[in-house]
Amino acid sequence: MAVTMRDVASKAGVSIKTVSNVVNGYPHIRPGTRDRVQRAIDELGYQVNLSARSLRQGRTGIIGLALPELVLPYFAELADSVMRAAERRGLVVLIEQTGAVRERELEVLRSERRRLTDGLLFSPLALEPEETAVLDVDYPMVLLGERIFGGPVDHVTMANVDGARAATAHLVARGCRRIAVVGVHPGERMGSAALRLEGYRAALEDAGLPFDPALQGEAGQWHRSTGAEAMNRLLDARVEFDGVFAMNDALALGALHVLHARRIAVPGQVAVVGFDDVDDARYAEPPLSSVAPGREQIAQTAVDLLVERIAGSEVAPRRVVADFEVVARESTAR
Amino acid sequence: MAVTMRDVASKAGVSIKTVSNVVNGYPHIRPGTRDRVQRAIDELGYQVNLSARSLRQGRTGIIGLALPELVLPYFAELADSVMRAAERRGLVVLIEQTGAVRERELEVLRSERRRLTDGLLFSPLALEPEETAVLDVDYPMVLLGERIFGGPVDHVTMANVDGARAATAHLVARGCRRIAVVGVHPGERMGSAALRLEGYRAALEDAGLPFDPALQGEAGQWHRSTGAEAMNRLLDARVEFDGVFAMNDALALGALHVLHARRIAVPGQVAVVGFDDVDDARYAEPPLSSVAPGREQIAQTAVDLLVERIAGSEVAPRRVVADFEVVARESTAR
DNA sequence: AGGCTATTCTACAACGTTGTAACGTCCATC
DNA sequence: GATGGACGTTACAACGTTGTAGAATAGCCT
Repeated sequence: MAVTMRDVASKAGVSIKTVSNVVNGYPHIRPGTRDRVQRAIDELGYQVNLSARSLRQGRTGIIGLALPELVLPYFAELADSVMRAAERRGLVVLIEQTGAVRERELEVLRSERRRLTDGLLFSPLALEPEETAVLDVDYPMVLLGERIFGGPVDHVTMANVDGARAATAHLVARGCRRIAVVGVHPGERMGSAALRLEGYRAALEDAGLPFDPALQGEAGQWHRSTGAEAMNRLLDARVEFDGVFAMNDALALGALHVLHARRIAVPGQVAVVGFDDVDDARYAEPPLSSVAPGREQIAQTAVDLLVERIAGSEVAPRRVVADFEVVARESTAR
Repeated sequence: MAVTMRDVASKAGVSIKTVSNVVNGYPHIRPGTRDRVQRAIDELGYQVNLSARSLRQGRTGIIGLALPELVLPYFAELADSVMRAAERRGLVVLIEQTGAVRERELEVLRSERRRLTDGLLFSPLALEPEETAVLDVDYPMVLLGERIFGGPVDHVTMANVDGARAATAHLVARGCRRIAVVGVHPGERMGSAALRLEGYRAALEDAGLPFDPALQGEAGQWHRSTGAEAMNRLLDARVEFDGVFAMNDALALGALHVLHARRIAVPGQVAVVGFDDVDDARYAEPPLSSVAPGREQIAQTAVDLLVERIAGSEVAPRRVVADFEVVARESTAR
């Protein structure tokens, strides 16, 4: 059926191993031999059997990428960046969605599919910081986008605290004095929500502004709809505010939607800034200011660290925080 | 290093094949034996080596999904649906992006990665209808979302023509008489652009309205930015229109953006309808009417057809057209 | 020419799994 | 008590590749 090295070898009149050597670029082959083998390969349309190679080498050339949901624009963009970074290293990416559900995050870590991949890039949302034990796995792994103290694995994260601080400071600099925050997860300590809230509070403190619990808009899932709901709740509660820091762009877009529907001018009456700088932010009404978290850098670094681990590196767990940037657009114009 | 069936077998005091039989649910095993083996598996934390199984069985349990770009919301949603459908069949999905570039689409078809996957779901954008020859591949394949006549492969497509016709008719029913269309690809004959244009023209004809070339807005890539540019060109040309059929939602959102910026009321002065019904459409300003193309149905059907092909089915190529629905929202309200 | 090294190629044995065929063992039947 | 069949288990070979070790050849030096 399929063409194997055997067929190529007999056609070229050499041994199977010589074909293997040609395919793998082994240097010590006479040019004539190489040509003959190459011609046989071309004529027969031979392609290596990757299952056999994997079995022999103990590597598959596939890395896993576990993330909450592809339809969240930030993760779609992250997946895109990871796939490009992996391609540069000759790897392909197997994406798994966890839906930000705890059980599915645990399942991903233990799944038989891990035997199919050389390593895992994992972006957990639901796991608690106490659970670092489950991250002590026997395969190469790099965590993405969160901060879990003391975990036993490499970690590439965005500057959640400092980014949120800068975004809030951006609102302050623009004149806002009562700044609402959307996306709060009450009781959470280590997730993005907690960290971004920490940055928000730090910026208020920097500016000598009080922290008002009434300005906190809860939103469990960070979707447009929950952002819209949170904004509606804030407005219905008749809390006054002149700025909104949304913990991600989806929330911000949902909030913008509500502000627009309720005829509140942005940025005239309320300035809005988001986080993630997804492609959509640029095309929102009005264009949304946001924190660009260094997505490309995160993806490339994570893949690089994972490749090192796959190669057998045993150095202590590393933490990398990506560079961020506040991108000012019309939603926070004066 | 890793635990193999060998280890389990010796621990349980049985042959390797018996372990294999237990793992694969072979029925004729004495309960006592099965328990002993199962206990050994649990204690050693054994997991099958999928590379070895693949080599032996000639299947990997992986299917490929080649699409233009994950960051295009329609394709992110499609990928999501395909992954869920695949999971129900016990398969995992390897996503590849072509960027809608001809060379990369060809590369995907010929890539060595095809040896890693049992079959391919392929959503081509750049290939020309003349090129059906390249689709005559020696592995299972199902095409998604386009119509290429006479191709030698199974095909699951959305109702491009009828959906566009219904969307345009929706504008007509709402009172529009001069309907612009955004996303035209001049000279194209078989791609989505050509088909949706065909539907648009059919609806005009149904309504007895003239077809005016001045109302055609070109847009090569179907992004927000190109939709915005096309809308700007139409407005700058001072062509009058009271309705817009955008060939997808991204174009529609870009167009809405421009209409808003230029203070043209939607739906007051101009009604707008899109295509794809992505999640964003619901949250646009105003909420965007759109054609829901039956994404879940497309994904499930495509996976089912591919599974049949992988199982060896040799029936003639099949075409499936998914059910669609016009979802009316505020952008086409009266 | 003889000896040595470097180059080029090959035979063989794995990697971990599963299909095939065959071997016992047990029980029911005559 | 022999015969047959179902059941439970096993040995063996194969899937296609690559690492290892070594054989054959060529090229160089003295």
